[in-house]
Amino acid sequence: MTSTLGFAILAVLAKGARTGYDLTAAMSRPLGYFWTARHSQIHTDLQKLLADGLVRFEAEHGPGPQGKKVYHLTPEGRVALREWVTEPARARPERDELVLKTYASWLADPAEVAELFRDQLALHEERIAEYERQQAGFQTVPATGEPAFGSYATLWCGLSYERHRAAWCRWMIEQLGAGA
Amino acid sequence: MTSTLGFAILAVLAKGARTGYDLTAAMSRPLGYFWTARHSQIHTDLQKLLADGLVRFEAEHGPGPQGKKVYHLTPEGRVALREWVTEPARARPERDELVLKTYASWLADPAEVAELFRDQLALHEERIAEYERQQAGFQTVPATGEPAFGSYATLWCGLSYERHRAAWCRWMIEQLGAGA
DNA sequence: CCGCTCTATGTCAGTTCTGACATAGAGCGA
DNA sequence: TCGCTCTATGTCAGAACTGACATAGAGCGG
Repeated sequence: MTSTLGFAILAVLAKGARTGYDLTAAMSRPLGYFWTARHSQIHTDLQKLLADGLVRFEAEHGPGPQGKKVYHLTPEGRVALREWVTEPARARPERDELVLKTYASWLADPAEVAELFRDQLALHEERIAEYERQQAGFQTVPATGEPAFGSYATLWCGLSYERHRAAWCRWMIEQLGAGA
Repeated sequence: MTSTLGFAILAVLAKGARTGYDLTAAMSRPLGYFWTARHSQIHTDLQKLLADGLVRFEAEHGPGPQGKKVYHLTPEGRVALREWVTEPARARPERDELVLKTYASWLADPAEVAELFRDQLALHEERIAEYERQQAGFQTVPATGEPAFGSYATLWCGLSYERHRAAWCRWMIEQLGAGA
């Protein structure tokens, strides 16, 4: 009964032991172009994974009232994760606020909507530059069995997504300008 | 304090009066490549919108124990929707199960992962064909002030998204085949 | 040594959403 | 007329998630 966030946590831990804090950082971006979560949710789910025996932790001395807990996968956790990977996934994200706004954009002033899309375009262009820098950091495409393959493949997807999105923003700005 | 789903409902109602059932159909796909919801959630939110005076309904005779309720926007609802449209949106969907699976795919058998992506690719190709048919139904690009502009613009985005996604699937299949 | 930021843990109320359950008329075909 | 599907409404328990609150050591600069 592990939630999807639970598997996200397992997926990050599969690359190495981490604290809840590290997991939060990994999943709030910049590396997390796939799933995000706040630390409150991560802590909740870590407790569940712990109860299910999919992760364990070593207590270390550290800051805060409770010290530091370095979590790692158990063999059971690794098996559960591997089995989940090849189960069919929900095809596409079901919620996209900008697309929803676009759907209702005929109601608003085109100039204001264009402004919204110019802001979005700038964000996408920033991300494209950042992802291209990250991609350049890989000398070659990692082999499919290496942990780096997962990072490279999601980066490829993220970059492709940002380019598609940027192209859409440009098209929208053009349409909104032409109609004015 | 209207939720995003509330605005999704307003956006659909802005094109014409509908029952909760119709709204559910519109938002479960095929037209809803932007936001989805189950009818239970839609009914909950309709009650909220009603309490806030953003929608009203006319009771009609119809099936079921409560008859039929045809909802329509109030002027206040229209204003609320128009104001919301140009407020900045969350840039990108934060959750994508397939990308998460990809991130962990180095753990699994490449042949099985390739299978997963072949299934996904088939879905995307189906949708591309469907969206292209829908796009062909528009003789010209609607003007920005017409309700159809919203539909056309989201369709453009959906089509572009499906193409990006299909390209990614093909790249993944190629990688997974080469590594075997 | 004071204050700041970063690391690090955790709780909790309230919101959003899902999946299952429940009810029942309308229209159609066998 | 029986049963099926479609239309149409609603409730509710529980899962998932957010945002705010709470605590406190570690390391740094002034």
